[in-house]
Amino acid sequence: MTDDMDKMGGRALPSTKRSVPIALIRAREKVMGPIREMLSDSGITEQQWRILRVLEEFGPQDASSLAERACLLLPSQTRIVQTLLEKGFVTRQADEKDRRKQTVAITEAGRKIILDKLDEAQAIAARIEDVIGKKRLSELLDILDDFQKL
Amino acid sequence: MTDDMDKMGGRALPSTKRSVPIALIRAREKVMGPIREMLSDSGITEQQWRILRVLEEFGPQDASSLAERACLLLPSQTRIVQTLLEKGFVTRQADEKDRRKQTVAITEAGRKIILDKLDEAQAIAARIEDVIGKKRLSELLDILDDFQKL
DNA sequence: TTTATATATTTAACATCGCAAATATTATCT
DNA sequence: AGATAATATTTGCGATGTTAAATATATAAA
Repeated sequence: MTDDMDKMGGRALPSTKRSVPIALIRAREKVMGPIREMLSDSGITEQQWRILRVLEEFGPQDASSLAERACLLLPSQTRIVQTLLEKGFVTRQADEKDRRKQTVAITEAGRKIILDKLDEAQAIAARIEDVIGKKRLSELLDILDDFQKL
Repeated sequence: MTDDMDKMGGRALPSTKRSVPIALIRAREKVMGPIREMLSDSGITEQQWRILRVLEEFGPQDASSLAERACLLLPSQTRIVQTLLEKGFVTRQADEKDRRKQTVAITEAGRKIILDKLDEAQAIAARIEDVIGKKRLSELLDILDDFQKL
């Protein structure tokens, strides 16, 4: 019996070395390193990049859909979209039918950012696939999806 | 060929639906929900909880070791330790041999926080294991570890 | 020993996170 | 129609993330 178990009366939490939240953060930190490096000379942040990617992939959409797809909280996204507006990479306008909704769209300048980084981004994705393995990477994404059931 | 491939000249990034960084964030968000809920009545944040857990598990240690284990950047940790000091949950003192180093330790009050939440924290961990499955959870942690090779 | 270099931590500045409250608009009920 | 509830987004605030610069101490070189 370890000292920890004594202190905890025979019960103990999983070691922080096998903690799911910490493992997720640590992995993300490693994945984001090269991506941040890629973006550093564009003056674009990781979150701004995600918004541009989602807008390019799914087209113009309201703020809630965008936040869900880019995995951002609405308050954060509001501010990020504001800076993207100032940079001229997106547009924003009220929906005609429901004026509560704001439709966000990518601009040509925004598309250019993605195009400029396309090769580099693909190289990063390829490297991840090399290191982790195609099959294991697919397993990983499947398991991570299951967390939505929580 | 999709529209995206046309725009990108036949090359395309992986869909954001299968993006590793986004999948990691999304999973983490789900995992942290119950943990934040657990901590909300203690006035303790997720990061403060991680620091207390690491100090309890590995004992007193210098700031760099603590940051590595709790998966925090040093500037963030400095501030978090300061608030934990004010709350009386940790102590901090310069190392005798190398006065550049700061040794951080958990206090009895800090241990009490962990003890108070122990049952609840174990229940959350158990629920994750139930939903994901013991074997798959172990696989997940193994794959996530591999990201350190990046 | 003095200077230069390396290491450990903190501070500063700005962006984002996460929660709660405020605002604006639409839908529903009476 | 008018009041009420529901929905979509924004704002405010305190805490954290991220990078660069500053500070303090230790080590190495001249």
